[in-house]
Amino acid sequence: MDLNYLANLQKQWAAKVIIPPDDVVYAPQPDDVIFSLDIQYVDNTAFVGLDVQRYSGELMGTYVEQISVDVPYVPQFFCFREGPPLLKIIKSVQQHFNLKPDLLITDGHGIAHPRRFGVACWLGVHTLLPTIGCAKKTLLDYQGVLGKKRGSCLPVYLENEMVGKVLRTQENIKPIFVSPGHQISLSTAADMILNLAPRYRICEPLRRADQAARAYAKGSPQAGNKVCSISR
DNA sequence: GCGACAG
DNA sequence: ATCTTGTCGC
Repeated sequence: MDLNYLANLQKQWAAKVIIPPDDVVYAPQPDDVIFSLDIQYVDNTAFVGLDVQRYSGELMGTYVEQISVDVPYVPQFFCFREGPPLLKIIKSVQQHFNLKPDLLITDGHGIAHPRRFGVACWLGVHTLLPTIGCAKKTLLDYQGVLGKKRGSCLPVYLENEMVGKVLRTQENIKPIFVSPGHQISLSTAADMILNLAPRYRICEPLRRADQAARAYAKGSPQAGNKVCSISR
């Protein structure tokens, strides 16, 4: 892997990313269809899980696809490993179930990245959809002491620009790191993730995507490859 | 040896 | 991410 080349590619693609200051570009609606994604690995095989729900909370199903991955994991270059399989399953579900997502949520970062180009941005520029990145660890330093209550948050800055939020989704539980990937504001992204995480540290749709992929990887193919077809 | 940085 | 036992709490 030519990391210099890939770093330049990230900077080039980061210029295409649009992060609005508020919800004029995208404002969540109850009927919005949300695709949430996570991957489990077994050697070079990715078990990609995709959960479908409306923002209102209506569950629509989960889907799992097995995809071979050859790109290694390198911190800061995560998008090149995980982006392609995620895009592939999104297109599969879109075609097979005639479903159009209004928003994507993925593991990993959006613009809270040294070159403002995490995997959520990669997905955003490839789909042109509003995208949120949700990570369990940060790549960037941040200042301050986070409050203990659910909903407490601190800004994460990169070169004097607010690019992400440290967000406590449950009281006294280790926070997560939310950043927009494309076409959504930081505050809207954080609000949505908090709303989608009423019970656990990780938001419900990402947990279901994780569980579905995990079950499939362990040998329960029937446990996850189903999405209800819907009418809009 | 030290520090460690998405998954 | 994954490798792994017991243990604590709801």
